[in-house]
Amino acid sequence: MDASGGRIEARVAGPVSPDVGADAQPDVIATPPTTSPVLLIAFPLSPDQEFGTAAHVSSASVSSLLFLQLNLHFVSCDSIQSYMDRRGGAGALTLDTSAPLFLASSSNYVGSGGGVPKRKRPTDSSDHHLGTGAIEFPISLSTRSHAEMAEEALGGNRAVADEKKNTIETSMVEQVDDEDDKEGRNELAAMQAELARMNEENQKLTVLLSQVTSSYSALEMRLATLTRQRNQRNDESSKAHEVVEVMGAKVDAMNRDHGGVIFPRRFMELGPAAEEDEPSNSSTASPERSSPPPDNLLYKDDENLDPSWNTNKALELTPTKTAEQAPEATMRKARVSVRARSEAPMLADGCRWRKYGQKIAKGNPCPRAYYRCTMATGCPVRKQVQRCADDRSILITTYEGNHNHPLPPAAMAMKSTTSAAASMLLSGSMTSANGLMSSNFLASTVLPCSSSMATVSAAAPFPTVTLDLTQDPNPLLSQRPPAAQFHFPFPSGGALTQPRSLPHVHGQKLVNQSAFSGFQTSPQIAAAQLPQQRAQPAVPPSLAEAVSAATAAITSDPNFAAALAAAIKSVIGAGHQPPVNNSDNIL
DNA sequence: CGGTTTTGACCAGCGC
DNA sequence: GCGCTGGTCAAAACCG
Repeated sequence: MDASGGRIEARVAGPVSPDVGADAQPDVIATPPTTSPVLLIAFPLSPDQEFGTAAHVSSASVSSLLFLQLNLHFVSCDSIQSYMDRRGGAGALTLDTSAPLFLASSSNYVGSGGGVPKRKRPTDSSDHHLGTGAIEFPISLSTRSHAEMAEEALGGNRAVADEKKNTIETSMVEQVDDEDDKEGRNELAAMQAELARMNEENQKLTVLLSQVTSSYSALEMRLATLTRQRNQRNDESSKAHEVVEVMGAKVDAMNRDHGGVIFPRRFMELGPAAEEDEPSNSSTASPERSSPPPDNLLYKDDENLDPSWNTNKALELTPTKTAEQAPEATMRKARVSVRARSEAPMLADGCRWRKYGQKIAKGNPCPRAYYRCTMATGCPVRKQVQRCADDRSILITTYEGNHNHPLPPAAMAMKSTTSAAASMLLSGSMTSANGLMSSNFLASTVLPCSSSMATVSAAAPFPTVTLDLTQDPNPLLSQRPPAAQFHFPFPSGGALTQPRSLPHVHGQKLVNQSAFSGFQTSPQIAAAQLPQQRAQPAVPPSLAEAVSAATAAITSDPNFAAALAAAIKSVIGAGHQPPVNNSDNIL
């Protein structure tokens, strides 16, 4: 075995399921089935690397799932080898993937696989099982479960053990008559030791079988989930295409405004914010307090809600104390605040909320209400609702966290919007001038109908993006220079103005709620607003469609950042192809 | 009766 | 260390 390599090589002969072939990665080469199913695995790991029983690996690709079962060999190479000695034959299907996904990086191992202790990888001297340093194992990708295969291997081993046991017993009978034969005794002891070893090995295989069974079941469920997600994604691919076009138009416009300077690469390298919410966020009673997930999407009332917010926090972010220098946990938290005109006590955003607190915030006589999502137990999403101190008709709703449960369509629109805004903020939450432009661009991308309705702020402790639905989305406004459309109080960006001086145009009618289909006020309020909306110029269909498409795309892809990165990448083209490293293995 | 709201208490972070 | 503030908790009250 070449211990210096960095790849896993597996060769499999036998029936290959069409499903596997459909989902296989490009690095999987399948050939027609030939002999009995055999999987040949080579482990080019460095000698000091540890074997694990990677029952759980972060990657979720289908081919990866198949590979997960390769941990079978970790426990008992001897048994497999003895089995293979009797079975013979090797592979036709070649699976060749990069090692880091499975073995080279121990960080991929979430667990140790059900209690089986890790052990040091056998040295080259111990790799005598196969001349090539590889390990063979019977496998079938379609007709049999891994549990069945392990059962078969175990059964074969048992047969060998029984055979040897019979041999030992026969020898014992023969040797009883010659008690003085010391040589016979030695042989008997050796055979007994062999028998004990076989029994021990069988016990290991028994344990292995149970683990494989459970692992197989878990992976089966995972595969079903992935297949479902993939189908769902395909259904939305056409809509996502529209988003790409919208983004392309935005990029072109921005490039013109900025003298042809393309958007910075940093924007494409979506950071932790790119990781979308997962039910595995394992929401506890208050998860966001102890260790907020990287994608934690927070929100914060804007300056009108809490004057201390900007005066105390934003202004004190000096260029010497940049957001980069701030604690990482701080930058991981983003807050999305939505300003909408509503007389209702709370916007009907499609989710069920439970009020858990109310406070009178400083500088605002209107109480601030705290709500927690109750659509699922342990959902970490919370929101605050407070009326604007300057204009009581404006209801400021801010969202925090990511839902750990499916959302109704009405809630999905809002969730998509806030997620997009948070992704915009987090992916652009940097201190360089490029970073400011990134946020600017992202804001206009996420909300192409009215770039002036998005305000990005990195004010500590949480960066904030405010979506102002109270402004006139007149497309003419978007003809202003982008620098005048957005306010970026990033400390070192050189563009620090009065923090969070959102160009509110209070008293205007809410006409751009179409940007948030499903984000409605209460029915009575919506009815009350309807005549006003009719009196206003309608949102140009193209813009509304663009927003709708963006929302749909975001909704279809739980990892908005990845989708956004892919879209931007396709827009910018080959001449500007930043690496999108994080988007491939995230599901 | 279960879920929600109310409301005072409590806690942590931050600035002085 | 102290006070202020935002945010959360939890018991009691309320509601359908």
